[in-house]
Amino acid sequence: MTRGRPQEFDRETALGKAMDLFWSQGYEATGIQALTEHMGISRQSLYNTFGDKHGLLKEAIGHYNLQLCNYWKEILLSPGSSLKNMDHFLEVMETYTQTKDFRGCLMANTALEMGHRDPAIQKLLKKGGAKLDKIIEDALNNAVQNGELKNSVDTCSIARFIINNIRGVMVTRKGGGSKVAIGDIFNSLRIYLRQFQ
Amino acid sequence: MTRGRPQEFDRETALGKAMDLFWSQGYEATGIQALTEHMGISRQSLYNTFGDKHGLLKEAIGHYNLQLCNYWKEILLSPGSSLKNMDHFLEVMETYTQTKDFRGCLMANTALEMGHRDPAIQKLLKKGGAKLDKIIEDALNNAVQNGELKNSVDTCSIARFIINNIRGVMVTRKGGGSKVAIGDIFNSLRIYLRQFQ
DNA sequence: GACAATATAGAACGATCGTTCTATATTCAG
DNA sequence: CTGAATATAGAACGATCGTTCTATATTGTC
Repeated sequence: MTRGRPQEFDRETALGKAMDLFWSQGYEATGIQALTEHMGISRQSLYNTFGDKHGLLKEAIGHYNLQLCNYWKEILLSPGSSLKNMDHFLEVMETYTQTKDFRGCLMANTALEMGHRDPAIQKLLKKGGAKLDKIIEDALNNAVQNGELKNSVDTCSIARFIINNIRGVMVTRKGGGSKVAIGDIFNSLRIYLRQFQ
Repeated sequence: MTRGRPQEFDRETALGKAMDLFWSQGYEATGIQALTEHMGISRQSLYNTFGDKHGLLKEAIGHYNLQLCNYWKEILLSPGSSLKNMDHFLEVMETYTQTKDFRGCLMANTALEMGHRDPAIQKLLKKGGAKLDKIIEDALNNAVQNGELKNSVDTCSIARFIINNIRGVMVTRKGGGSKVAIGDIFNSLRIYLRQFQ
């Protein structure tokens, strides 16, 4: 069995670059030429490896979701106080919205750009979103077990509420929301959570 | 002073049609040909009247914001109990997220598509967002004056929190969020507000 | 070294992009 | 009726779109 010429690029690296571009510019605004240039591969290699632009987006979203899950788990499911982890998490999210070249969340961006008219993409986003939900819920469940939260709370519902606010600030920030406005939102969320301690 | 041939179309009507298309499809995914066909005017008329595609988007956003402000005012600033108005408002928003051909919010869509790299658009969104903020805040202030809310509350902050959640559900829904998940979010928001009664 | 298999580079595909140009139609003032 | 002014219809612009084709380069096996 012959092997043929080996790939000159690393698949994961190239995928990460594609993710970057979709994340920064959106799907429609990102052309194949820009992709190949930024990924450092040829058109043909792109099509051989990822099928087409739409397939590349799907893989990019998967790549993004995996990265994000690992990042969130690292913060929220670290040992010790689960409430402190949650505080830290909200702090990290708030800080992120104030980064210089803020580009939001690839999944949120894609959801608004095409989630309502691309079932395949929506399904992917739904699956990825459920994973993120679960991480928050797990952290809240840990807090209940540690006695840091009342054990009467609906951790699933609270998790959804928290993520909804994370999604919200992505929009609020890109719509010109000030640092103070974003701060108000996170503080309101903190006040909400304090109810259940 | 001569007048020349009169316009065959109504400017506001045509603008409303353009708004529709940007709202449903996004800016990049909407071509001039689709716009002229849907607006029922010629290419030249479009360019004569609105400058270019970007100018048309700006006017469409303005048109959208005005419509939305009037709609929100009608619900939130109607006579009687301000808290009941707010309940009704949240009910309307929740119902909207469950419409068949849900397309979210034009301002939120545009914010995520280009808010971070188009200062003119971001400025427009910021201005429009502030108007929406104010309507919610006015409703909350009315509730304070009516004695329906504690007069210690930060109505500005709460208003921002409410709108942030409205923005959030636009993302959550387009990302495949279920009816139950959206319901959880609105219920959490209602629980949050109950704190201040 | 010949051959099959795979990767890459670059030209080329038709289609569509946003925008402008030309020609024609319709109006009002004189 | 003439002429200036504005609107409209449709052709046309170069550029780019996503995708595919052709030709060449590089590999392992025989």
